[in-house]
Amino acid sequence: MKAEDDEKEFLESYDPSIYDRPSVAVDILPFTQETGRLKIIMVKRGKPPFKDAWALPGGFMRINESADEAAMRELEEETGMKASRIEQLYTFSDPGRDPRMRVLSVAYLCIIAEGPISLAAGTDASEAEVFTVADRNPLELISTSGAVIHEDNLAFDHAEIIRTALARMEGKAWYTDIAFAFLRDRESFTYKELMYAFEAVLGKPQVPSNFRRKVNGIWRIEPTGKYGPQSGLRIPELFRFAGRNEK
Amino acid sequence: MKAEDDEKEFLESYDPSIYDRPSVAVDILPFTQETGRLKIIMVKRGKPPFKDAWALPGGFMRINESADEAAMRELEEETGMKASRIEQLYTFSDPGRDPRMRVLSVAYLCIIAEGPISLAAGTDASEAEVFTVADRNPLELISTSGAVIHEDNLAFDHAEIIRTALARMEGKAWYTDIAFAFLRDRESFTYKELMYAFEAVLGKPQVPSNFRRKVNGIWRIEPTGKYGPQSGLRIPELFRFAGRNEK
DNA sequence: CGAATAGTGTCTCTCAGACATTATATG
DNA sequence: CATATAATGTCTGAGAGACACTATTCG
Repeated sequence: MKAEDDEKEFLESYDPSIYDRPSVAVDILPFTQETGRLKIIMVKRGKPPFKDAWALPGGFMRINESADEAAMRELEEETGMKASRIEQLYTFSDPGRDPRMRVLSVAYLCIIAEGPISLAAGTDASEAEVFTVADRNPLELISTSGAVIHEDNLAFDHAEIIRTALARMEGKAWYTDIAFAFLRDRESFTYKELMYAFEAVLGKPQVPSNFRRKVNGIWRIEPTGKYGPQSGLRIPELFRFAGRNEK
Repeated sequence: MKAEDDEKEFLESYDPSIYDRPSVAVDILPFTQETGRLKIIMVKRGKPPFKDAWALPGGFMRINESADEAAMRELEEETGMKASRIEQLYTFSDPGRDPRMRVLSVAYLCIIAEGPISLAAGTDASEAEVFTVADRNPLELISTSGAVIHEDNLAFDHAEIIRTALARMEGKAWYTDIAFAFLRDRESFTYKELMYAFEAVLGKPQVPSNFRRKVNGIWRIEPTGKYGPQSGLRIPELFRFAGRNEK
């Protein structure tokens, strides 16, 4: 990143053995959503350390790809899903966070659009599972079978990473279009579906009228002229995301 | 960070040559402040690429230190200054951002408390200089000698990194105590000095009465009972930072 | 018409921004 | 008492939260 004198310093202070550079990995936080409830996909560890504990998907960065590319690749390799949006979260670099070796890890927040979740078979994904985020502080996850996972039972420092991600998402909910990434289709959605997406991000229920007013104050939500499937009785209007309001 | 299968994958996809792991560096953004004007310390490059251009200080991470520790060490080595606060900003990983080699760089926002700036001699610091942030978009820096540096003339992608840092600082101004890190002394300051710190962070002038009201609504600013040096005629009261208001 | 979901309107309180006023020190 | 800085007070408009009301569809 900088001067040659850094390179000089580098050559002086490093032994040219491979073990003198940290490995670089990416940790993936794959979030999705269903009727306002936030979900996260995790994988079960097959070997020590933390054997049988649930962990974030992830893997090592390759030499010719960026961290963003590594995150997208690992997400698909380990879960079979594609993200509608990824965002770098934080880099964890504490020596000793992995007891086996020196690993520096770049964490990525990934959002998977609502839809059928089919964790690909035949790969590591056979170990993957979707959890509902039931509580945020302390963290509490619930598996599809109903089992409750407390944050103390997650591998490594992954509970802390997840809490960091949740805080970041909440903070960005109204200032970025992050919640829209949870929508099945940005070109066609009802206000109720949009409200579900925001509720998943914010972690608390919204009041429909106030929600509508606030969203309309920030973003352009254009009517498509079409009408959605009646989940109840009155048929809801379908809208399209059209960017931020000019202020 | 994760499963042994990742390690297996690591062993499969990596050639055990040292060049197959990226080097890991830290980039430092050392900010300070004077009468509401934000300043940044940069170093002049002595060799290509970008010879003679101004760049952020930084250097390679050592194998037994965290990125935070590397940031603090490099700041002191290259500028002779100590930060009152550091905060990880973003990790830049694009292959090819450094034309010489594969370098992954973790950028750190560092805040140096207001006070005498003595860039240490005898080290790389002889090349360091303080710039005033005159404009933020596009970025424009002014050296002590009055020379104007446009963002296009900075080395590497450092202009983008600085703009990212400025946006982050502004965003955190009211939600964290980041502005207080610019104070010479958290235990004794006037409201005017505090306002200068916030003006440096926010990049625009504040109205004293409104500023006081807003600050008091968020933080506990306790009177010390002492009175500061009269910069003008009436003698200002001195205050102490006492944390966030319980809400 | 009753019930269930979709969508609109209204009231109040808080707070940011603009600006006016009072207080304290000095020559 | 004129002046310069420090500190407080007042007015207004925008927006968030709570909640009541209207609209559409079905049996």
